[in-house]
Amino acid sequence: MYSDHPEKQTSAKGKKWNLKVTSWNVDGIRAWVKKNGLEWVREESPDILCLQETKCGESALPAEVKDMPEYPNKYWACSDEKEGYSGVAMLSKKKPIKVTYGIGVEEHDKEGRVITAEFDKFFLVAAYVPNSGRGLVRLEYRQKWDVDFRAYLKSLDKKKPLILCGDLNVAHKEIDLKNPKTNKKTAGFTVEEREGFTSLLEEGFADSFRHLYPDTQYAYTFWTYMMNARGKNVGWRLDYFVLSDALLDNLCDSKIRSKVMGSDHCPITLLLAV
Amino acid sequence: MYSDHPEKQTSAKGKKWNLKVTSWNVDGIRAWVKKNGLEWVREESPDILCLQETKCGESALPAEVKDMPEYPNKYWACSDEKEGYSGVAMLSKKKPIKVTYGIGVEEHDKEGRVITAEFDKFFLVAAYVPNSGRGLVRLEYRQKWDVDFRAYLKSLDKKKPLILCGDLNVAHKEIDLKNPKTNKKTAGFTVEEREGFTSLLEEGFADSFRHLYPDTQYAYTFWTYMMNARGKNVGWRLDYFVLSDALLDNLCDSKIRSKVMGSDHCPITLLLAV
DNA sequence: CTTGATACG
DNA sequence: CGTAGCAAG
Repeated sequence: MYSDHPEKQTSAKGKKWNLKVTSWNVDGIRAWVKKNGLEWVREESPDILCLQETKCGESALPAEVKDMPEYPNKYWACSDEKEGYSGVAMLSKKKPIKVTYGIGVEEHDKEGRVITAEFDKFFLVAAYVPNSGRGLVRLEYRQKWDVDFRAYLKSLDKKKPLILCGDLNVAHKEIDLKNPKTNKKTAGFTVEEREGFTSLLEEGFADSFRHLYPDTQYAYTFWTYMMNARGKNVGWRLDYFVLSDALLDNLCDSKIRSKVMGSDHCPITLLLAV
Repeated sequence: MYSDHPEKQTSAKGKKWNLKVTSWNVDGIRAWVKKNGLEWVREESPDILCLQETKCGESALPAEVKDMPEYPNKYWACSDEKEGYSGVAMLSKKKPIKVTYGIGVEEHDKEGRVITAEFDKFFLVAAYVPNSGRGLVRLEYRQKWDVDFRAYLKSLDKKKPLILCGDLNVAHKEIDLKNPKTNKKTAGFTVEEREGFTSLLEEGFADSFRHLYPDTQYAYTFWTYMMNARGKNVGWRLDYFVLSDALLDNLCDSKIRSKVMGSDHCPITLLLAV
């Protein structure tokens, strides 16, 4: 099975980390709060917290998250149409220079999937990539998304290096899920989605976890609630920190907090020396 | 508050009871089974058990109820159209002479609301009367139901005396609910529904509980789950055993099992010497 | 299996 | 408030 490595405190060039970012698909922020997700967040105490699948309009947010004095800067995006669907959030200790929503393409920007925060040295893009659905009913749409999202990231990267984090809804290689053989036609592991991710990396980005741990098996961030998958570690690595190649020198560690409960995904944490 | 009387074992003429019937609106038989409703039923051990609001098609019934060797004779009715809506059941130790479903009026017989069992000395009609709804949206329909249901009961009564039991969705008099003043426009306590019940009794039937206990206050069978109504005994008497006048001589007791949990209604039990 | 929205009570 | 269905994952 997957057993976590100790946290690397320094980058390859020996600089100690001074930025911590956590990303977590919470699968319903209201249920997640009841399951004490915030307690773990307070212990982890990242500088920036990115949440996906909040499934909650801003008015219905639990008071506990709306407060959080540790994070005076909070940004919320939710689905325009379907109530209780999708939705992402970014909470930051430091105030970003600028925050934008969506990727600038009308048809992709109605479901509360992307928040981009500009900081001094980098952009942080927090995303919940569309699931291709049962029976791959939305795979075609997903391919359009992948093209447009890639273009968006490239355009940002021209200005300043970026960190992309979130639930990218793809397991890149066979090593990134327990049962690759039987999931080639399952959303999240089709050739189309996997090639989409490969194309992104070819544009000058790196999968931070895989960069540090090229051969680590059984490292997953998602387990279906069905069939006791988590108990058996039958999982998928769907959540990532993708970095502009220019930031690889600053990378200290990319952690998977696989034991942390509260959702069908576990949180992941990035340590960066910026 | 309401405190129960000891069980009367004999009729006015001194005959000991030899038939026990229990009626319970279970508000979802699957949830009710999980809350151990069957355990209480086993202790109470009625000869005949009538359940309302099973909210369950026959195929989805919990195995625990389908088994029950104590009740080899089981009858189920459910809504034709809306899955998980309404639905009644009758379980009997003794096999009835005949069992029929509905009241013989097309427009009323699609929602699984009535099962009639003919026994040697009486008919047993188990009913879940239509709720008039929030904003009384279905009061007009309810009035039609009341007329047709009354006609049905009268027609049966011509052949053989009857026992009507179930959730009749009306609190007859002010004494039958905690807050009569504020509920005159609420489903279950409108003049129309109350007069419907009065008309039924005028056709030669008796409210067994009220017949025995004409002045007992705070005796309720339903409490909304909201606002801790049950804790404060803010309730309604909506569940009844209504008897043909001819059966009053056989009546031993009509009990409200107000402490029994498992639904927003409590069970009621009839003791008859037949 | 689990979340959340909706219908109904 | 609580039970069902449903859509989505």
